[in-house]
Amino acid sequence: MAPEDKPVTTAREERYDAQRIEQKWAERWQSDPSLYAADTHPTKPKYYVLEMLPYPSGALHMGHVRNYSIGDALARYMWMSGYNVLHPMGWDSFGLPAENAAIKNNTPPKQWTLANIAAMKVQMKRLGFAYDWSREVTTCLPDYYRWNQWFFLKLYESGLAYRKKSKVNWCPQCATVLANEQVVGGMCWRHEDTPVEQRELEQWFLRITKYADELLSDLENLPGWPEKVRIMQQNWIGRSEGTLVDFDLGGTIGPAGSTITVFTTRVDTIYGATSVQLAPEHPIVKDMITRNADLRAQVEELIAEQRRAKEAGDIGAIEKHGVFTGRYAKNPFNGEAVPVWVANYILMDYGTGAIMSVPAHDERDYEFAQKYKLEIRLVILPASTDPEETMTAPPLPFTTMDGVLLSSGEFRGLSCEEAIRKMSARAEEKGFGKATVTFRLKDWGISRQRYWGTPIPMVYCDKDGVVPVAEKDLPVILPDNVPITLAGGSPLMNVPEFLHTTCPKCGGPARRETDTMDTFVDSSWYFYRYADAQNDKAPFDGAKIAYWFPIDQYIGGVEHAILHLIYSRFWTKFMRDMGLVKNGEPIARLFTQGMVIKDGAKMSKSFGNVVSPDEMVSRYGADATRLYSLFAAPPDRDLDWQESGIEGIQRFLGRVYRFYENYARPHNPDWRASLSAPLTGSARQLQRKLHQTIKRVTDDFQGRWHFNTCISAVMELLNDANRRMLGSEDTQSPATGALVEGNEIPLTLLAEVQRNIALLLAPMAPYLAHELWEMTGEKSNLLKAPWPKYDPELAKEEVVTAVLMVNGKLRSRITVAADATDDAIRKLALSDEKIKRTISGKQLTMEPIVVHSPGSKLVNIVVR
RNA sequence: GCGAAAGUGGCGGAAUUGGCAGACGCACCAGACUUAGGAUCUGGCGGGGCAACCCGUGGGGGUUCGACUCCCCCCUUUCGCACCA
Repeated sequence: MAPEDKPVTTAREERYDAQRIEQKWAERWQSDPSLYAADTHPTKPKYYVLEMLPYPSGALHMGHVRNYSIGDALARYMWMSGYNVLHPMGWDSFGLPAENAAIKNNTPPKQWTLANIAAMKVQMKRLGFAYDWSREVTTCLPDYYRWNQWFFLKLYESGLAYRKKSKVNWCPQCATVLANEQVVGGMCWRHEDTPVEQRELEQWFLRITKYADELLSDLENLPGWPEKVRIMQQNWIGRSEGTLVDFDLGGTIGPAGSTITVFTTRVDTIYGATSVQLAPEHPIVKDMITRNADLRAQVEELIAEQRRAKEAGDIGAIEKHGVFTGRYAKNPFNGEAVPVWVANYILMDYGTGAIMSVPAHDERDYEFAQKYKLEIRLVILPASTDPEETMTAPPLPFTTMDGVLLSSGEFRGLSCEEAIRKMSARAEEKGFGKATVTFRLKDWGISRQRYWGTPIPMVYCDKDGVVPVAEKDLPVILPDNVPITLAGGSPLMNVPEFLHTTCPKCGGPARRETDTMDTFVDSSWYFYRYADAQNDKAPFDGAKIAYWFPIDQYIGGVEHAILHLIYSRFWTKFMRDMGLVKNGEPIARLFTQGMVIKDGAKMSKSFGNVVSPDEMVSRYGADATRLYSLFAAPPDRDLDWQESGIEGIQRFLGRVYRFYENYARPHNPDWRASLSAPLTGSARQLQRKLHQTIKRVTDDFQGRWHFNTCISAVMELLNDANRRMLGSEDTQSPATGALVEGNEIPLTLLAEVQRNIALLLAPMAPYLAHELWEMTGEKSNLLKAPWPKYDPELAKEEVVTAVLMVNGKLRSRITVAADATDDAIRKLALSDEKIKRTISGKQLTMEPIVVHSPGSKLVNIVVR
C-alpha cells in the first residue's frame, strides 16, 4: 500500500458535534420546501403514513417525539424503498385550552393558538421530521372549518344531524356538554377529578347509530388494527340481540301509558319472571308515584343514589335497592301478574330502562330477590342435569344457555336457543313484542357551549324555525375579539354582530346557533384534507382520495382507540354514502405506541417528571433524542425514559462518526469500486456481518418494527467493523486508530460498510446519516437513496458452532461445517473429550438429536 | 367481577418457529492514554463455588430428548370495560 493510500487520520479530538451537523443539514433541508412533497403525478406505488396530529398546546412533549420518530422512520424507509410517500402534519387547533389560556393571559385564543403552532413547527423542523408542509392542515382556520360546516349541512340534509332536548353530560369545569365518549368513569376526560353532571339541554346530535351495525361488522375487515382496539370498539358499540316484551299494567297509569316494555336477551326464561324492575328515571315511574309521597321520596332517593354512584364512577358496585310500586304487570306468556318494582340497578340509558326479573337465571336478579324475598322460580335445567335427579337442582342462579326449558307451558322441553327464537316469533305474531337489537352506542352529541370551535351553521327564525345556512354563505366565520368567560352558555351569545342575522329562507330577522362543534368533528376527516389541502371548491377531490386512501399506516396513542377512531370511521362511512369517497374505512393499518414514562409514572406536569424535548435536543441533538426514543423499548410498549440511556446513544453516534472520520478516504480511487474477488478471513466475516445486519434491519422495518433490535444490530456491526479495522493489539495502537499495513480489510469493503451504515441509519438518525453519506463522497440525496439489499449467499455462515448437550444440559461446543451431515455431527459430538467424560459409564437411550437452526447447530445426547 | 397485556441481571431490554438465557445499551469494576477526565480506547460484569460443577426467566405442577417459549393452577402489575338485563 502506497503511503498516500493510507487513510487520512484526523485528530481524535475531532468529536461528533451534533449541533454543528444538524444545523448544517437543517439549513439545507429548509431551503428546499419541496424536499418531502408527495409526488402529484405519481408513477410509483403510494404509501400514506400518518401520525396523529397534535393539539397545539405550545410545546411538544416526549410522547409526540416518540410518535413522530416512529412515523418519520417509516416514511423515510418507504421513500428509500421506492414509494411515493405522503407524510403530512397538521394542527388540531380548536378546543378549550385556548379559551382557558385566553382567560389566564388575556390573549385571544386565535393569537395564542397560532403562536403555539409556530413554536411547535419550529420544534418539529429542528427534530428533522420529514413532513410535506405544503399540505399542512390547521383546523381552526376558516379554509378548513368551512368544510366542517359544509359536512354538517350534508348531514342535516341526510337526516343524520338532528336537534333534540335530552339529558346530557355536563362538565362544570369545561362549562360545556360532553359526548358519552368523553366521559371516563363518570369523570370529564379533560378533568379527571371532575364528576360529570347531567343537564337537560337542546343539542345537536349526529346519528352515528345508523352505522352501529356496520361499524361493528367492519372491524372484522381491519386485520391491520390491534386486537385490543378492535375489542374496545366492539365493547363500546355493545351490540346485543334480544326481545322486547310488553307487560300490561291493566289500565292506563298516566301519560306514559299502560304497558311496560322490557328488553331481555333471555326471553326463554320468561316463565321464571317473578317481578318487573324499572329504572328510577323511567318515565312511567313518575306516573306511578304521584299520589304517594312516601313512594316518591323513596324513588327520589334511588335516583340520587344512582347519580352519586355514576359520578363516583362506581356504578356497578353499589348495593342493590328497590321499592315496590304497589302495581302489577301481566306477563303476556303465562298471564301471570307480577309486582312492579323500581330498582337502583336498572339503567335508563340501556335497553328500555325496564327488565323482567328472573332470579333463578340472573345473578343480579337473584341477589335482589334474596334481599326482598321475591319468588325464585327455576325454569331451565342445565343439559348436564340427570332427568332422574331433578330433585337435586344445581345451585342457583345459573345462566347457562346449554339447557332445556322446564315449567314453560307449551315451550317446555325446548332448548334455550330454540325457545328464544320461537318465543320471539310468538310475541310478534300476537303483537306483544318482537325480536330486536340494542346498542350501547348512542348518537354523538356535538354541541359545545364554547367559543373556540366551528360555528354550527344553523339559524333560528321565528317564522321558519330551524333553517340551515345556505352553502354559498359558508363559512360562518367565528368572530374575533370575543370576551371569554366560563359562565353561562356560549360566549357567542354575547356577540350581537354574530348572533343577529337574517333568515336564509324568508330574509326576516333571525338568530344564529351560538354553540360550536365538538373538536372531534375536526379530527374525524382531517386526514382526507391532506390529500388535497389547497382545494377551495370542495373539501377534497375524490380522485385524489381514491389514489391515497386508505391510509396505509396510522400511528398514535391508544387513548384514541374509541373517541377519535370510531368517529373517523363513522365519518368515512357517511362520506362514502354521499358518494364522496369510495373506501368504507379510512385506515388500513393502525399502530398504537406505548406511553413515555419516567420514575414509574406517565410523564405529566402534575407528576413533575416531564422531560423537555428542546432540552434533550440542545444537550444531545435531535438524532440522539429520536434514536433513543426508538432504542429504549419496542414502540408498542411503554418507554422508561432514562437520561443515562440517551447519553449512551449519543456515545454510539459519536463512535459511528469517528468510524467515518478515522477511515475516511474519499480520494482513494478504489473507494467506490465494487468488490470483485471473494473475500476470506476477517474480511469475509465482516462482509457476512454486514449482510446479516442489512437483513435484520430490513426484516424489522417490514415486520415487527422492533427498532430497538435494529439499532442494536447496527451497533454490533459497528463494533465488529471497528475491532477488525483496529487489527491485532501488537500491530496497532488503539489511540491512533489509523489503518495499518497488513490489515485484512480491503478498502472497498470498508467503503461498503460505511455506505450501508449511513443507509441503515437514515430513517432513524437522519442528520448524522446525511453527514456520513456526504463523508463517503456520495453526492446523491440520501432521502431517496435505494434501501440496501442483502445477499443471502453472503449472509450465510460457512462454519457454525454446534452446541453439545447431554440430557438437555449444555456440556461443550464444537465448530462444524455449515453443511455437515447429521451423522458427521453426531460422530464429532461423541468423540468430543468433554462429552466422552460426561457420558462415560452411561448408556445411550436413543440416537442423539441434531437440530439445525439458522447460524448454529445443536446436538442433544440422551443417556441413562 | 369480566376482558386483554405483561412479569427475564443493579436498570432499559434481547432470545422472530420449542433448541447456547441475558444480544445491544446503561450503571458498576479494572486497566490504557492523559496535567486532568464527566472525553476516548481495552477488558470484566446473573447468583453460588478455589475448582470440577451447581442454581437461575413471578410461584407450583405437567408435556417434551430439550421449556423464558406449549398446557393446567396460583400470585403480582398495568390497561380497558364494568349492575348492558
